[in-house]
Amino acid sequence: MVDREIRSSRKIAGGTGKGNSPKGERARAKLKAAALLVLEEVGYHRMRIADVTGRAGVASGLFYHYYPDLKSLTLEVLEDFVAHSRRVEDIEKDVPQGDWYARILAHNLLVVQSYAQRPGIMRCLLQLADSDEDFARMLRRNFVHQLRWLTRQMPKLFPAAAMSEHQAMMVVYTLAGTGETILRDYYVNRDEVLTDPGLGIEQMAELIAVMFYRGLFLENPPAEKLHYTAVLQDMRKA
Amino acid sequence: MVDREIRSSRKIAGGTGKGNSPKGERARAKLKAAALLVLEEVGYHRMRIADVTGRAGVASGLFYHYYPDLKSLTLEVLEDFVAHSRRVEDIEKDVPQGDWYARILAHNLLVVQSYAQRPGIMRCLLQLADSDEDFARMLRRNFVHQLRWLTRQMPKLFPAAAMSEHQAMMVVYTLAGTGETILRDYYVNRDEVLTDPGLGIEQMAELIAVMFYRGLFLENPPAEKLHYTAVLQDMRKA
DNA sequence: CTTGAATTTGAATTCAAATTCAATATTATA
DNA sequence: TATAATATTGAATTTGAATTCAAATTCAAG
Repeated sequence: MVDREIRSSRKIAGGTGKGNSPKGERARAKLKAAALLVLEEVGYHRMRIADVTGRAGVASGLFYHYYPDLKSLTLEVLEDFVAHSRRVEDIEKDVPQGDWYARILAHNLLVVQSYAQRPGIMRCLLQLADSDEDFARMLRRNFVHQLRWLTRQMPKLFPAAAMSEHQAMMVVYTLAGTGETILRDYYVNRDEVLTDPGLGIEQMAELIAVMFYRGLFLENPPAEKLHYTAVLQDMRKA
Repeated sequence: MVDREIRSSRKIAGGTGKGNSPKGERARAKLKAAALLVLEEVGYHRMRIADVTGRAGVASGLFYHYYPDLKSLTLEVLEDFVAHSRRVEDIEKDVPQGDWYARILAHNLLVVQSYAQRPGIMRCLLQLADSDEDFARMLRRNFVHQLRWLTRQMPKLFPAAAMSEHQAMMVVYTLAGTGETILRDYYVNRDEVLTDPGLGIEQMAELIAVMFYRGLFLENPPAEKLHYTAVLQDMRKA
């Protein structure tokens, strides 16, 4: 059924209905693995129950033994994906304290990797956010959470600016959106205008990180750290 | 029918099938007006033929006299909307030659207005781009086209940087994406975190324009032009 | 081994919309 | 005004999946 309801039809968190036996767990896992493939290939809107059960090699009716509907399964799969790909803490450990550029770059590298490796799934994130209010909120909370470190630092970082907490968040939010558009059009939509001379993952992450850094600090990151964007050193008003 | 095909099922450009009589024109207009309302309210995926004909006050069968399917009608409505809202030329006339900030601000004001006035339709733009390859390409071409003026200026603007044409485009594309995310989350998804102390249209446009300008020129726009973002004058590395 | 509960199957059913089309109304043209 | 063409109606049909469920299978416990 094409979902017309606004709210999610998800049950308890974890989506687990019946079948907690080892066999059940295996079946559930098979369905989720199949769903991930289908989502990557055809996207959420064109995914059918038969696609998933077919891929999983089980009968279509089995689907309902484990999930009430496609949205529920998709939600589980995507939540797993998000949880798996956005382990901010891990990344921040490697970054020298106070090295803002390294930190920004590390974050962006993570995001770019997700887009490069699973463009279809990244697309599904948007698709599902568009049809499930709760999931959308979760994603935004996640986004805001990753921004909190920076938002928190703003008063200390720019004491002279004395901006309100809300304004700091607006600024950071604006900056953080940088790159989302180009990532989508590059990796998901594969626009020829962008992809013709292709960029490596590091190059893309660097580009976005540098533009972010410039907007934030009104200066370029240290020259020795730049490669693809080295020429941007000279991109400033004459 | 939920569309499963990748390509658009659109006929000739303009989508005109039969009914070019004055009456036909009127009926077509009624359907388009109704579709605009439905799209704004429920979005593309949950729109039904009965919703449109119901709103238009005609029998459901009449729909097929003028359009082969919902996608075709939606495409027309959204193309009209895009053509109507993005008249770049008009805006640029008012802008003093060489006043980069004014130009950027004017562009952003246009975009912000679209989001503020028709958030549902802006959402549909994404929805349709996601399900129709051709429409997506059209939107991106449009986007790139609006960026051409700037991309073209890059070599003259920053001769020392001597960046390749493609790199200039990547930089501009990245910058131009700034704001899309916050606009969507503010106007379309109405995230409380963002909207709690609300911003006026001019304030939002100013915020995005200033961040864009900073990333581009590594400096702030002239202080006397800033209002909401006046404090950003002091947002730079100490 | 036996037994019963849980799992799995896939054909049959249901369902929400899309789509058709014969009948009717309206408009344009001679 | 008569006649043909076009527009409009909405009930009936078709469509494409979702959903159900009785029967078959597997598995774990006794």
